[in-house]
Amino acid sequence: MANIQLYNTATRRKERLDPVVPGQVSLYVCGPTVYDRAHLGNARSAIVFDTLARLLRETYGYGNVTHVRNITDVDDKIIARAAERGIAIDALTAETEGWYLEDMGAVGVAPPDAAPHATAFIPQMVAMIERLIARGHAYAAEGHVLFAVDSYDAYGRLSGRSVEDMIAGARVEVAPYKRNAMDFVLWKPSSPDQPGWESPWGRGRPGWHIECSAMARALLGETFDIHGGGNDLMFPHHENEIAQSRCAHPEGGFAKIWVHNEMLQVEGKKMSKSLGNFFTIRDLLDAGVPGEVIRLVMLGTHYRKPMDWTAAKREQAEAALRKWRALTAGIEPALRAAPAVLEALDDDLNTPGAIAALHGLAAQGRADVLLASARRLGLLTEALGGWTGAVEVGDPAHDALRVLTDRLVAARSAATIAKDFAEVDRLKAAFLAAGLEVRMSKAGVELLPASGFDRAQVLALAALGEALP
RNA sequence: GGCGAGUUGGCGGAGUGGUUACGCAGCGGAUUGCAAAUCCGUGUACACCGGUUCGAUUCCGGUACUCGCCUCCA
Repeated sequence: MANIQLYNTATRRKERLDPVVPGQVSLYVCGPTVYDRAHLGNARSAIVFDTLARLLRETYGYGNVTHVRNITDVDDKIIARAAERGIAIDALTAETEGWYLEDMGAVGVAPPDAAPHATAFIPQMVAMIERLIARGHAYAAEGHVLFAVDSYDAYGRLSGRSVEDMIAGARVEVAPYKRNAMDFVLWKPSSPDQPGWESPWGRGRPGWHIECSAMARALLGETFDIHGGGNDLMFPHHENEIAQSRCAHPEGGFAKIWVHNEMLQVEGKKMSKSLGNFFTIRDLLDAGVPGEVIRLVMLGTHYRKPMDWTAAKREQAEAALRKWRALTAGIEPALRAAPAVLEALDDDLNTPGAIAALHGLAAQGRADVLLASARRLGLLTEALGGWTGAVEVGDPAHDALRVLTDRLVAARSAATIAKDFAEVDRLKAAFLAAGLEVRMSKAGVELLPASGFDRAQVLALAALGEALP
């Protein structure tokens, strides 16, 4: 019997997941606005919700989970960036989305079941806006359509703010056509050089918030189970989604459980370009940090706590993965993951607890269960293999490693008899230079590719054969 | 100014009203041509001040500090 507990931001309590449609789970997560490379904070959020989606799929069955992650491909930042680069908007969004999928794949984030593009749902947005106007929750003014926050009593409930407080603390100038300073845009006019669609209010484009409301309804219905996102989206984005969706379709409840991940920090501060601690996923991958390491670091802190990205954590994750990879090399995964891991995940996605259980399995040498359990977290998967200790059979580097290992074994046996280890040390130094970690024990000799190992150099060394240094 | 989160041993990080989290590092030992790796052993921490309680790190209140949101942002 499934018993997944999740902390619901809307009620500030841990709640048992009790699907609207028994046996079927719907999950909507706010995806990227495609105008630039995804940064490390995006990675945290994506990894958290990917882990949740994996848990849901394993629990309810692959065909019984619908995970939607939208692509926002119409937005003022996109317009600005395209102009800046002098390229077409389509070209920018297509390129950026490609990068996004590439980076997500690198950190083990599986594709969602649906990745709707905002531009493909304009009619649904227009229909929802018309409905809001008809019901007295929105009004047109100067080519804009605005949502009237005064028309919805519960506005501010999710984020725990009152409209009065928000107005008092507002630091932005209020557009003159707004009835209430907190009213937000549902539709705005586009100039001829901006992307736009015909609408009852003239040629224009949707506001950001209405996109998610319309797409969630189109794909998941008026009531669905889980809505996820970073906690910086709680206000105004999610607050506005709730207002739009509930006012347009009061009979529906919109999302039942709201899951928000905390922010990622770097050196104790939120990442920002001005502080110089801003990294994209690609920056790290290019610097030789495997995606799997990024994933383990992210899962090492509970999603509702702020987490700091540090070099020390990266190194620890690398060491743990290297150990687990070595232990599980060539092992078939067990049929079931360890109960301790599953229980931790069921308890509000307690990934640090699950990882502790993984360490326990490793210590007990239960490699097959370790493998099965780690894969529940998206770790030690085959797709991510090959970065360390896991050179696939059939890979030329695999044969090269065999040749080099044999050479080292031979040299050592000779050295042991002759009591002259100079040759062994020379080989070790050469292998190290090629990015190979050398492990020698009574049991044997092992060569493992270290992270960022130089495949070409290893092949070259092996090719030299007897002519090794 | 308003709203919210956090503060656990050297570091990271779970959890619990009374009993060992776990990992890394450190220390001691085994092993070792050297080293690495590996193995064994080892550490009674929960910001501060009150309250509730037989008993609080765990519940309640307050203080301090840190961080985030209130503007695009995962």
